[in-house]
Amino acid sequence: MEKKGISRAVINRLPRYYRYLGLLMDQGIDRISSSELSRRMNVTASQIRQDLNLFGGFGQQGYGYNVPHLHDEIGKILGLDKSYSMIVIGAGKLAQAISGYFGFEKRGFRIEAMFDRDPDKYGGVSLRGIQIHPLDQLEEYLKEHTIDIAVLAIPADSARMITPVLVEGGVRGIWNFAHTDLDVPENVTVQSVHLSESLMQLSYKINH
Amino acid sequence: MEKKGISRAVINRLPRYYRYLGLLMDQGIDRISSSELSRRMNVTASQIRQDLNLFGGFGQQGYGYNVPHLHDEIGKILGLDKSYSMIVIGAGKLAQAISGYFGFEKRGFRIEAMFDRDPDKYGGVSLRGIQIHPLDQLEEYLKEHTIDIAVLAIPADSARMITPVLVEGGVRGIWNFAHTDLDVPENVTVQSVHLSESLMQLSYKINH
DNA sequence: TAGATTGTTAATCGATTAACAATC
DNA sequence: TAGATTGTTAATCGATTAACAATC
Repeated sequence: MEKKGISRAVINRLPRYYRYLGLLMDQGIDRISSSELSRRMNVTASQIRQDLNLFGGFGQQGYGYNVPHLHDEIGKILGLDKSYSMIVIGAGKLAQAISGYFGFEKRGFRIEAMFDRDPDKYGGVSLRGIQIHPLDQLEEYLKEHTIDIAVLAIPADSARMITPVLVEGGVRGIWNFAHTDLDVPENVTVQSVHLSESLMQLSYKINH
Repeated sequence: MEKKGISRAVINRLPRYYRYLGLLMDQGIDRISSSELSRRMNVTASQIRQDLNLFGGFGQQGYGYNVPHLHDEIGKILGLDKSYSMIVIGAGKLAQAISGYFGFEKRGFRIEAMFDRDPDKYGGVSLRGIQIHPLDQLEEYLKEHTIDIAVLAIPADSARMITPVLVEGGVRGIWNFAHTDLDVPENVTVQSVHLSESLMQLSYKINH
């Protein structure tokens, strides 16, 4: 795909560029210079040009960047032109919040099933009509379905236990909401959202 | 409080140190060297010593660090020795997931009220017995209560609209789950959790 | 005391910003 | 063409790692 060796910092900024370009499109703006964008996003124009150039020249001297085109290109870089099959492990409030969020679906992130250990939950159907399966059928399920992304919305212990099953089952990425690090082989990607760490960072900043 | 000028990168690592030290305590380990901790956490021992020393010498030459003491000190640095009053704006699934999570309560983050625009929701009581108020009573509420942290679990537009009310109402920190940046004066801290950006980062990494 | 390990300074590495020539 | 703005190289800044003297 695109060039290797893109730094973590740049990757983390791409979705924000994508979001701002989407907003510009909504406003009907279809041309922008790095300096104007830098003003809006509160970053340096230099950084914007530097970042975008890692992926090739999307701009045009004397003109700037074409908004829809750049939006589209960044979308492709992020892999948003593709579709992803997902499962959610856990059927609690957080799991439901994630699977109920329509924005992901719109972008091609399709949740195909949920799993829970609790018999009160499985058998049932969550709000978007997604079936909830018993957790012990996960291994079986992964033999019959190709799943790109698994969302972990379960406690830390369970998350560590389930991870090898996911890896073995051919999952390519794990979106981890459990408060733990996970060990995976390098062909599998873990993206963690540690809510409690985020809250602690807020608490730190409030006090300093 | 502690020294100023601690870099963002260090602050972001503190909660992870805190978590690992907690795990060590659970295992009954009460002494650890930077090199042993570095092995477990997958960071360099040098970085650990460098980081910890920004806040003062918590270790002892030839011995290492006392686990419960270090855990406690990092807790204090993060402000976890204090208690925080919180409100949650929004009463949807995500808002409920956050307010229903017991771990925060345990650490002194007390949710005192929730607010929602939807008449079907307010008046009611969410799962932990937290009252849901009409959103238009927020301003009034903030005159009568001192709130440290507001959680924004509402759409981006609403989040931008509500922010000045929170700022005016004396909130010190905003934990923002809306997909937008927020403008606040510098005495107010915003900590954002952009779930869709996190998912895009995962999607990028899966493809490269 | 000898061994271990921190605290801290110095060296390296990487990321951000500045500057400007290329070019639309 | 003249003006604007990118693409890209060079300079700066900051963060990480290495090294080692201090000291428990």
